[in-house]
Amino acid sequence: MPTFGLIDGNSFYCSAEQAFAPGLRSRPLVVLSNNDGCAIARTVEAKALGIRMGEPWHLFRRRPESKDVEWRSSNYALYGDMSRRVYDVLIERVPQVEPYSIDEMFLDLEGIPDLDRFCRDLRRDVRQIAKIPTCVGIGPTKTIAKLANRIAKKDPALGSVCDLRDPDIRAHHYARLGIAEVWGIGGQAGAKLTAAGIATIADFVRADPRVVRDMLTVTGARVQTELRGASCLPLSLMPPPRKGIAVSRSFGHMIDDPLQLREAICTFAARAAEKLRAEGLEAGQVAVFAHTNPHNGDPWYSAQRQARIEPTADTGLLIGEAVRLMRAVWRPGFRYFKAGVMLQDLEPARRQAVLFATFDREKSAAAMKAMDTVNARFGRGTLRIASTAATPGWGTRRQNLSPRYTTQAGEMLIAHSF
DNA sequence: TCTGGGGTCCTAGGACCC
DNA sequence: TCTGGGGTCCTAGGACCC
Repeated sequence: MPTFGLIDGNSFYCSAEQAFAPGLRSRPLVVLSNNDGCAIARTVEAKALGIRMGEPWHLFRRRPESKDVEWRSSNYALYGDMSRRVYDVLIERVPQVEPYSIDEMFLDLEGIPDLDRFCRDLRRDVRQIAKIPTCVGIGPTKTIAKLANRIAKKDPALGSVCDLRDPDIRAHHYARLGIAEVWGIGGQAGAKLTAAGIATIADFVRADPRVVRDMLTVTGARVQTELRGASCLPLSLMPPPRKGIAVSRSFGHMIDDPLQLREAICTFAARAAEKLRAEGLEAGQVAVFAHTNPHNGDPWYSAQRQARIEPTADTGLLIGEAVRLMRAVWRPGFRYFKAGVMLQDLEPARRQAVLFATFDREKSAAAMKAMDTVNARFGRGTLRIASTAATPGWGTRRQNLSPRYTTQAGEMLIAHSF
């Protein structure tokens, strides 16, 4: 019988910050989203102060208890590197590991004797070597392992490991847990099920599969099958090929000047092109969108335009197309709040010349390689296209950014703490 | 003053084509 | 009198996930 594990970092972004800053340990600490907008990770101490996930930080800061709370701007370079360290520890000890998100990895635990002991040792090693505290859930399907992980996190008596392989233990938890606890059942599906009298996981598992399919389509039906103990989501060791690359931002202030929007779009397109080349891909479609602020009472306007192009990873060509699309998106008289560039129809970059190519592929590839090499060596933005912004006026706020401890030599201050 | 970003999958209507 | 149906593309939006 297949046996899955799900290991995830506790308050992962916070733990990553704490790994290098002992002064932050055992403190209420939050990590904020881009633009220092809202809380996206909280330590248990911060949760105890009532800080919710997604809490708008500008509101919480006005409250007196905020004085005791430490906060950091998000530092994705650091978190990505910490994630890799966790993976390195796991892959040495577990036959197969599937990174699911930056802080979660599914494990193939089939056939391992004394699984409880094994998982506790695994946690200890990840903690010691990668400096990240974790919880582990175990089950015969991914969905059950995910649920077990959630139980492990909530019940301190379990010591951070929860095993739901035993059907009787499962039934006990299914009867007491609400349907909203399940991976894949969100707010809408949860409300629909509750309205139909399906409140607990036990109710859901008992329900007629045809009724579930009608209510929640195939995705909901799959969740039910998995909760019944039949695995239909295999471990995938190769990440599926990417469908798209998106770069978008909300602006530090509203934009009503087409030249500013143009500069933002150019900057997004350039960054998307960098990501594209870093993965050895070319894009056959470009899309641009912009919209007004849904929060401030401004009139709502949102538009997206897309176009096919001859597949390329050339920054200049992608910027050119993005600007053309931006002109179609732009309507005067609105104050734009957020915009973005998306690259789609991705395919592996081709080496050889293309018949009827509309641009010199070799020349383009050489120029891009030169630009990427310089930027890798001297920092992003050292070489850039003139239409992009070096320090944009519309830029993101990151007022409390930790040093890039692990990835930037000049900022590697306390590597000895490892 | 101030509310993230990056993904996947699904649905649906209209335009257009044969 | 009876007035198709299947396909793709585009655009928009919903739902869910981390």
